[in-house]
Amino acid sequence: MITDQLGEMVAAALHKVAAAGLLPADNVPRPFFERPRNRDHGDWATNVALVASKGVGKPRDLAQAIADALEASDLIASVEVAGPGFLNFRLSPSWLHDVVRRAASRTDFGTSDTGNGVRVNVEFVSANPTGPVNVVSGRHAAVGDTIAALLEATGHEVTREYYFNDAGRQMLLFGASVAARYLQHFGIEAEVPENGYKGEDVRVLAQELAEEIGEALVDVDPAERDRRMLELAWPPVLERVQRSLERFGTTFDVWFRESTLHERGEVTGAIETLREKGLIEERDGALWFLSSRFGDDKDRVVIRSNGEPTYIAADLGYLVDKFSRGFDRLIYLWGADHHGTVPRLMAAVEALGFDTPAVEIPLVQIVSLVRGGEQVKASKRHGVSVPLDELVDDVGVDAARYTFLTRSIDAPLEFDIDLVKEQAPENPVYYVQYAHARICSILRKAAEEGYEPEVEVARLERLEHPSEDELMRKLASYEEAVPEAARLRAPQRITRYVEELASTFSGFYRDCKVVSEDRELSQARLVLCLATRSVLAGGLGLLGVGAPDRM
RNA sequence: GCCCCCGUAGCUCAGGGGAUAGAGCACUCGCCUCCGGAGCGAGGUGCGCAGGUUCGAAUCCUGCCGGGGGCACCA
Repeated sequence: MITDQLGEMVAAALHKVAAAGLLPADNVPRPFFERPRNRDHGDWATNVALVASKGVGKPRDLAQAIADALEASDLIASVEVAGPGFLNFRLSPSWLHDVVRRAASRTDFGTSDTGNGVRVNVEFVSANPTGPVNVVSGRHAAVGDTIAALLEATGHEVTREYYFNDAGRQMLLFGASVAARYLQHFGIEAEVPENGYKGEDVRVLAQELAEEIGEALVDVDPAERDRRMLELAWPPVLERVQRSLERFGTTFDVWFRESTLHERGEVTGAIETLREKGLIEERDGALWFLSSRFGDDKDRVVIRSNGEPTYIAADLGYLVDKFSRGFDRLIYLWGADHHGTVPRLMAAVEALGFDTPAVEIPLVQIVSLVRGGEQVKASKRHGVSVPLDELVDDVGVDAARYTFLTRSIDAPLEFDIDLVKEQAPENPVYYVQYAHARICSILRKAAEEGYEPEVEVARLERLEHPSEDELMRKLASYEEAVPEAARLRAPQRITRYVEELASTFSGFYRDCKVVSEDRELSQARLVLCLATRSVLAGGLGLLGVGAPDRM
């Protein structure tokens, strides 16, 4: 990448300056480059002189010394000291031509190997199979999937994982709810438990199961019936979850059942490990994990007095399991409503002897749906919840995914269904897709007129119009946008980027006729189109949004 | 009470130490003999408040105000 080259050159100059005694040798910062907002400030700028001169001398003088110490290069057209002490670099056009050729000819433009093959487990959605996937899970699916894609694009080896409970107390409650509806189906009096699942989908499910197994479970002992009902009930629900997510364009490498942790003894093993470290205590008949020693506000029960493990117990086993599978880094994408449990998981990481920075828990804020100007709050656990399938029926997969990815995960997302659907032509997702389709159309037309873009031989120096220059620069910035988005786990940066690129392309399209009598110029512009199409498709690909050839 | 997130344009939100703070929507006014008008151009008000750190703060720190969420032997 260009910033690496510039960085090396400036670093060399810095060391020369330090050797000359103008800068303490033990205080040579690493140069960092950014693209100035204002084009008068060159192509790239660094504040390294401002940083290095802290308490040492005048920044502008140091900047000038660095500029003087720079080795001559074909890459750099000019360097100037500006403002309080910035170094502004103007590059020769060839770097942009190189960018365009690479973007036009390679599908991996924008990707890098900075991840060094680090193995990352990204766990997201992870909703229990008690009902249809809702829109909140939809946001998680889109975000988690894109974070995973960004990590892959930056050279990480990624596993997408979905964790769910298939036993345990909460699920038993689900089994009991289905069982109650099942009995009701046969006209037997029964009531769904107080905190149970009272939704219509549970009734339908119970009915389906009743038709399948008949009255086989009617005369069974109630506790046994609930248990066996659960075993029958969750697999079809999970299948529906899988279908919904697949339709939404999100696939997982691993579907992890909590019960496997108990079967393999990983839960008891983890508790044993903690006990050996003196971090487990028995109180009131329950086993407590002394998590408060690791920053949690209080200790946590891992085994209840009735012998049942708590959720955190499973978390302990799951941590051990994930690390034993060889992951270097674990990302848990959780809903913001789980933030209270973050300290206890991090306590577990530390207590079990794992590397704390290797575990990361980004929190995704809530989704509120607006329909007909009315706000419907969708919470994973309480209140109304709109099925993801319904939303997708309404607005389509591309618009739904794209909209989920326009916001920072820290911001609550207001999803206005009417806006995303009814104003489709003005929706940014279509704007971006339209730009892609339009390029395809131009390339088709060019082919009809006998033009075949030749990336290697095209005379890109013919691209002199300001709009062409803008477009090339925007393409170049994709190489920073992807690593930044990956580093910050910030999908919305890619959404923003593709919108800006589409808009910049529109400017080029307006000002520059691509297919003209001037064959040489046409060739160059076609290569620019190819490059733009490739980057648009690549960016949309990271988002899991389609890049259609026609609309 | 304690913890987390947020407060930027009329609305929904980007930007999260750098030079003149942006986008979409909404509103107004212009543009279609021209490769796709699902488009393009023009028009404008804004970083909640008060301190602090810094050469430089929308950005970092502290306090306050406002909004949302969380504080179980639930998940």
